[in-house]
Amino acid sequence: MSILRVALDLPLPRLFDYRVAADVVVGREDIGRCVRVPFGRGEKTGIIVDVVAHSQQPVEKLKLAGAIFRELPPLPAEWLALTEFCSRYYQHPLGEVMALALPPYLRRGKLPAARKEKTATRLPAPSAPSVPPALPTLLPEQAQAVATIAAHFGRYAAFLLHGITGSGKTEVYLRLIAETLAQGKQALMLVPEIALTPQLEGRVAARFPAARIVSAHSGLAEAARARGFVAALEGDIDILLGTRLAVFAPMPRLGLIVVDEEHDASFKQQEGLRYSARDVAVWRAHQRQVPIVLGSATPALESFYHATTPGGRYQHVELTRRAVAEAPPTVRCVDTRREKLQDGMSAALLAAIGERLERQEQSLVFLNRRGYAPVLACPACGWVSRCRRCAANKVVHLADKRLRCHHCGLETAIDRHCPTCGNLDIHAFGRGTQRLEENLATRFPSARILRVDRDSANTPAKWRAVLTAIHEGHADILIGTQMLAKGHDFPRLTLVGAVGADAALFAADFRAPERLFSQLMQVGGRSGRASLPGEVLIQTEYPQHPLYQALVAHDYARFAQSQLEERRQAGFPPFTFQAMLRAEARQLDDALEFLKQAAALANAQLPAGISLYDPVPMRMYRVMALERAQLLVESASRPALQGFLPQWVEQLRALRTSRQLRWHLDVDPQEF
DNA sequence: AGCACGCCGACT
DNA sequence: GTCGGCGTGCTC
Repeated sequence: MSILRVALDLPLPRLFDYRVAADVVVGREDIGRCVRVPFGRGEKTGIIVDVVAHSQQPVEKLKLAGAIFRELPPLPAEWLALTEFCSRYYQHPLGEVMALALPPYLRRGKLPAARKEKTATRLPAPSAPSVPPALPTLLPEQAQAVATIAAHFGRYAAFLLHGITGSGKTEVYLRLIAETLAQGKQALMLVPEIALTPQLEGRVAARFPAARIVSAHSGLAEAARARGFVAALEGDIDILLGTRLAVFAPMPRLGLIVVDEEHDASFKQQEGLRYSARDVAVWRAHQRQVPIVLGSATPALESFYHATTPGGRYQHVELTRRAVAEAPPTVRCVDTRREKLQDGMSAALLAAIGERLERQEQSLVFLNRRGYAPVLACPACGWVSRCRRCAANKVVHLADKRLRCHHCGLETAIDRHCPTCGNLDIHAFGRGTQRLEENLATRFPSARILRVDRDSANTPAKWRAVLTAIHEGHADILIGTQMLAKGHDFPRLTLVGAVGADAALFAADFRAPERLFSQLMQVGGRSGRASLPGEVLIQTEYPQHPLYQALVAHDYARFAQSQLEERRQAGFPPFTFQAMLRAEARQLDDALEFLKQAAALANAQLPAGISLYDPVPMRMYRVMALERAQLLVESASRPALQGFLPQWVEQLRALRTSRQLRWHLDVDPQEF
């Protein structure tokens, strides 16, 4: 008799066994197929992960499985192994991992409509004679990088392609993809979760006109996502280009994985299954014995460490020359210690903007958002516009004259007078993007100012309009945050002024400097052309800080080494491995109490080499009226940590906690 | 997570 | 006298 072991989309860390009707034939070829099963009083769709002769459960307790979906090839064994790895590594129920990895259509056992069309297939462009596009000439370094990586085709090898801005990393990827396709293999390319995907897609499509290219990102309609997945499953695509979720797409002929901008925070999912698509991609490359290329101008410190340590996990491939004509921007610090700032801006920055206006060039004022939101405050009694649901202040939005909490979205009218003391003279403090815009408008009345933030570019259409406006020179001064930092070329932009950067130097999160460096490097890369050299001005009270000194010298390695030394001394990653247990409840004390119990359980039989910190409230200790606390677990040995977590999580699940209390484990947390 | 069962307050 | 609150327990 055959018994199906089925993974179901439930927050339970176990599988469910089902009997098969006597007249139904099932076999191991059904492993990886979806199956309809009765569950509770209803039905669910699950995935068959095994077909066995015996169950732990008494057979009479088993229910009868329903229809097996045989319209599609089963999910391959390596896909099951990949999701099983994620389930194990991130301590997350397998059924939930699989549900996340499948497009919603297939998860519900539905086939996408019109899959015969195969949207993946490009029509052969029949009237136009196929002229192979002229390939750009590779610099010797690029050619060397391609040769080094290509020499490892057909087996596992991990490369950090560390190339300065403009060094032509994408061209290296494209050459490697071309070789992959020439061998009849498939390429998987992961990109950050930003509006850039269409641009890259266009470039890839132009280079490989005959290839079947599918893109996979969250903006895609469900049916399209499902069709892409099905095409991948059937081996019907050559190149898959996608955001972090694409790491789970089945690729039967996988030959190469590329992770572009591998340092980007969006590769780590911050809810549910808290996986790092970059790390999962490395595991997958090893599983499939294919090379993986992690590319960045400012690698994650972990990656840099693995690539520069003798005998490390990655090979370091460097591109130190610019493939493009323009020179890198000049970076200077503006020392603001002795200066009285004018609306948060130094005389030097204002003068530099004035010069650009005269020359009809563009300037960008880059704000490090943290600490720069305009908060409504009363100077008489010290009242501020706090959110009643979150540990945050509501922010003044002048556009619609509202106060808004950026964490929970709570909105109120702008108070006319102080609710505490009645003072009428209350106003916005803090130089938010909107305040800055007003101030610049007063100072430069003829300048066309364009503010780019979540409000002004919150839809793809708005975002496109913003980019077009910048490109066509309809703006003289841009004000924006990281949104503007990534990958867009603005031909008339010659000045970037960074305001408020210092906040990151002393942030509670030890990764804040790393992110600041990468952001400033990226935003600086937006400025300058061959004929119009770019300039970056950083306003700071710490001009001698190693981070800024390294930026001035365009020296990532120097910055990385100094940061790594700090982390070595502090015992932070990559020298240790971490897992964060977080809890949330209506009362902070309940969350802390749970974490104390968790710590006690761990301490009762703590394996050697594992250490626990004290439970503490999170920095944002209240969000949406829920109070949150966290407990950090650390070890110098990843296997030791991985060995400890399963039994601990099992004990935690067994704790009879109130339903009001929610908790999760975040393995390799990125934010503190 | 759903969805049951199960024991205490204001209403047709 | 019932309808219904959400606290605990189970799901092959």
